[in-house]
Amino acid sequence: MKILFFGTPKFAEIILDGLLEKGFDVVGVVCQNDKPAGRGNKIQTPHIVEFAKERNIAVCQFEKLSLHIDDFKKIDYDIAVTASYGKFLPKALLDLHPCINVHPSMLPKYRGATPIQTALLNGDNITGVSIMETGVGMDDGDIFVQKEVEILPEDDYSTLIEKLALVGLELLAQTLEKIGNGTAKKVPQDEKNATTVKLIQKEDALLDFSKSAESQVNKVRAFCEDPVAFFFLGDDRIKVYKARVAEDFEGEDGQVIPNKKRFLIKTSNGVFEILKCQMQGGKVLDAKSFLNGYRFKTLVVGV
RNA sequence: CGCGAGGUAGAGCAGCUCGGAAGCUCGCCGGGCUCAUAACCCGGAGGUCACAGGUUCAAAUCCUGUCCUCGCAA
Repeated sequence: MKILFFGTPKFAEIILDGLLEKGFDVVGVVCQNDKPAGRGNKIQTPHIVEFAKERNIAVCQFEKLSLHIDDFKKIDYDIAVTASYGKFLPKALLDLHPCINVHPSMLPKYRGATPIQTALLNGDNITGVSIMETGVGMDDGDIFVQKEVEILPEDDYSTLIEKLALVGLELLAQTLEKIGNGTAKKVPQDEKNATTVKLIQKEDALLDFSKSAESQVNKVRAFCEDPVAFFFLGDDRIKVYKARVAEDFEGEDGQVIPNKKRFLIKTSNGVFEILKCQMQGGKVLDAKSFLNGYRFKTLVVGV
């Protein structure tokens, strides 16, 4: 069975890697265009392009898929697999061959682009992965199979995406085999219980210590790769990569609790402890190193 | 040429404006105190001040170029 793979970011790459590992015949990878990004606005190529080329897999990058239906007609494939491709697939393309999607949530819960972050933000203990038909709507296709995955307190976006991708890979492999031998079954989603996640804005990552410590730790966990939770201390913008809820300390809400060894901030409910953070222009540091060199000009957290 | 910050002991920083013997907080090694400690006290090792030129009697500090790291914006 010849597979055409659609996907761009890390989640997609892990799945692609696994498919190849399992010996599936991936005839090509379709991903988003190169874009100017980062310092100096240099053109950035998606990492998966490099990955695919190293393995001699053809790569297509199209700005608008709907303009390239004829190109897809020329590609010899039996089924398309999508994983975090990032854009809707036009009906004309879906009509060419069957298409299935890997989605990191227990659909119909958390349809949309940010299911993993949303689960972490909400402090969920359970999430999951679903394999379903790719439709023209947003993550609303019939489901072949899904499986729950536990979210541990120490999980963050980095660890969870890895877990979900690996589980997704297994489910995907099973589903592809069933489709291959004609035993695949699918059931429609329960529209009544459908929820949609919202896109992440940069301002969502601003920490708010008038909220509970736990909720802000969840923010750190959800955004640890991007856009990274942050707050202001005077003029300094500090990004927080890792944090936890600490035992209680005396202190004023929204202020840093003076402590030589630990970076603690009192919230309205609980103490927020920073374990890994970064100043503008600086490296990512563990709290101890940060405190060794940082000179506090204020203990009051800005907004 | 999008805007900006920075490269100083193993780590994190100060010193640079106004050139003139390398400092702070940790870590490490040794010793002391303590029932005890992430506590405290004493002592010690460890640095071509990113690299290359230039100015100067003298450069971490001023000038020029190179390399590297990072923040913002998109």
